[in-house]
Amino acid sequence: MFKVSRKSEYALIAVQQLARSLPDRVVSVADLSQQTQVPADVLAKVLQGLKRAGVVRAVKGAGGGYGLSRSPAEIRFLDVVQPFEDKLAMVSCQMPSHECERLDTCSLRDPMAALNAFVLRQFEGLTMDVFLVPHQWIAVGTRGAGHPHETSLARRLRASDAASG
Amino acid sequence: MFKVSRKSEYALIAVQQLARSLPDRVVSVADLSQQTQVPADVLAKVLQGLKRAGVVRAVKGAGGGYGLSRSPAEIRFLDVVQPFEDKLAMVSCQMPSHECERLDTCSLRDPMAALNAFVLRQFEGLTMDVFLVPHQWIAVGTRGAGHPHETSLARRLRASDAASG
DNA sequence: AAAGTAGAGGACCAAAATGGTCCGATTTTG
DNA sequence: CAAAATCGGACCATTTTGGTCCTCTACTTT
Repeated sequence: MFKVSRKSEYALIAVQQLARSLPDRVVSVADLSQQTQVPADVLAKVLQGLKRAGVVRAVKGAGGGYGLSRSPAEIRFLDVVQPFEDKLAMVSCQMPSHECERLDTCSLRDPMAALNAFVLRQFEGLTMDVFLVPHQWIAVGTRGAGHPHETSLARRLRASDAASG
Repeated sequence: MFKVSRKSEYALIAVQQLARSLPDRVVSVADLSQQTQVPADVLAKVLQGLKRAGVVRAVKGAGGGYGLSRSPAEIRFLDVVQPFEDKLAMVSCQMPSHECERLDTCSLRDPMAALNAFVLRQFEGLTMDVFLVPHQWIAVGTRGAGHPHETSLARRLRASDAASG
C-alpha cells in the first residue's frame, strides 16, 4: 500500500549519492552505477526522469554526467519520487479519467480524497537533506537546531526511532 | 505509491455497506454483491479475509451471511486494508528476509523505516466510522463534538476539504 | 433426516504492470 | 574525426494482479 516503484528507490539512491559529490562536479552514469550497484541502463532512465523533473542537471559529451540542480535541502522527497509514480492516489476512482460506476452506493471517493490530500500534505515539507544524516536515526529525542521551515513530519522523523513497529 | 490493492478497495466498500445494514442482521454475499456491484466470487474472498482478520462475522447455512463484528467506530482503517496488502513498507529493503546488498553506500533503510513508521502511526487512529458521513466532507471547518480518542489525522480529515490538490 | 443454502478455499487463467536490456541518435570534448 | 557521454525509443521476460471456476464442508430450514 505504500510501496514505491523500483525506479523511485533508484532515484532516491541516486540523489543521495550525488549529494555526496562536490556540488559543481558531475558524475557519469557509469561511475554512478558502479558506486550504487544499480544497473547502468536503468539508472540512465531514472536520471533522465530526474532531469525532466528539474532535480538534476545533465552535462552532455565527454567528461559529462549528472549533478544535483540545487542543494538537498531544497529538493523535496516528492520531487524525487513523483516522476516515477503514475498517480499518487490510494483508490482507483481517483485516477484520471476513471468514472466510478458505483457512485450511488459507494461513497468512498470523498473521504479517500481527503485522506489522500492529508498524507500528501504531510510529505510536502520533507526534503532530501533528511536522508543524509545516517547515524542520527537511531538516536531517540535528538534535540538541537532543526531547520526553520520544516513540517512536523520532518521534525518527527528526526526525533523518532527507526525501528518502531 | 499509495495505491491500495483492488481487494482493499472492495473490503472498504464491503465494510461501508455492511455498516448500513442493521447491526444484528447478516447479508449474504449474493445480496452484497448486487448492492455493491462487486463480482460475487471476489467479494467472497474479500469477506473471508475480513473474517480471518476479525472485522466481520460469518453465519453459515440457509439465511446466513456476513455482518460487522463490532461497530464501525471500533474498526480501524488498517484492520480492513492490511489483510490484503502483503507488507506496509515503502522500499524493498524493508520487506521480510530481503538482505540489501547496498548497505555500504546506500543508507536509505533507516530514514525510510522512520518515515514508514510515522505514516503508519498516522493511520493508527483512523476508524471506519469516518467513512460513513458522506456529505460532511466538502464542508470546511466543521466544528462540533468530535470523538474523544481520535488522532489528529481523523480530526484533520473531518475538517479538511476533499477536493484539495 | 433430507435437502438446499451459504461459506471455505484451492486451482487456474488472462491481462496488466513491472523491471530490465538493447540499440541507435545526438552532442560535446580532445 | 573519434571517443565519451547523455538522450530516448523499442522491446522482452517476469511477476503481479484481478478475476473465474469448481469442489468441499458446515449449517439451517423444512
